[in-house]
Amino acid sequence: MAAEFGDYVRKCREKKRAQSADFSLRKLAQRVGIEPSYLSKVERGQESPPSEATISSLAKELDEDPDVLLALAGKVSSDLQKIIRKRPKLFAQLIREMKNMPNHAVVRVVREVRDGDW
Amino acid sequence: MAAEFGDYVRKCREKKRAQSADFSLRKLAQRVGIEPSYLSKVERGQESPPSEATISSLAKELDEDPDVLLALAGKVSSDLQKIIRKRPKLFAQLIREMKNMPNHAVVRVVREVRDGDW
DNA sequence: TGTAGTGTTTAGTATATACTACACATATGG
DNA sequence: CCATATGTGTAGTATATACTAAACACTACA
Repeated sequence: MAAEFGDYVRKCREKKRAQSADFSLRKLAQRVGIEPSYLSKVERGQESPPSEATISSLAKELDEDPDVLLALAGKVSSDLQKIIRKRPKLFAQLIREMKNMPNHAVVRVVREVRDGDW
Repeated sequence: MAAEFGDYVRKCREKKRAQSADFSLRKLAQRVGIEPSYLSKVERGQESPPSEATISSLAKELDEDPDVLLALAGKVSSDLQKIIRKRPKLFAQLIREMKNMPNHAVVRVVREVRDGDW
């Protein structure tokens, strides 16, 4: 249980809380649709991260990138998985080949894909 | 339970079996490390697909692409997930942008990534 | 005719996932 | 002082995952 997810969520929440009282553990939990005790344990890494749906809801409330939160939770968004599963060979090859590429190179590929007339 | 996974595995096994008697359900199950009854049910789609480890072992024995088998099982290889999770924003963007690209375009990107001097 | 091998049926299990429900302790403001 | 809100501790739950174990029925062949 890396607890990294919990730490991050707690930090985000406390940042939000500095500006709005709507971000107490209890209130956030309610909006997300889980019990406060559960959120408490999750934030302290005492429980493993919640489901994808709950993480997405959490991300939305906290104005965070769902993919990042999911990553911290050791997951990959199911919609991405679905895309990959439609062309497993191609995507597997592509992703594995990009594994060790430096960040700026990946950015360049992303841009090319976005702008190119594929 | 799409059963597509099971159907495919059974076909692969029967193809192999036409050439070698080592591909009876029982023998394959033994090499893979599961009970024959379980493999039987999986092949007929009566049970949901097995774990990633078991699928990989199955793929190896059947000379099939693990990524393809995993895809049929509704999964994405954990090593790919790990790569994505290291740079969730970049990969998420890239994959989503490639979602609707025609096959040949994806192939081209893969080639460029492989050959380019990124 | 029996025994070896085939796939299948039925019943059950251990572990993980994703939580809930309720009670408790502390602090804070009116 | 007490009502309210805060976070936390303890115990328990439903469902899914990933299987095992043992027995059954059929076929082949020696």
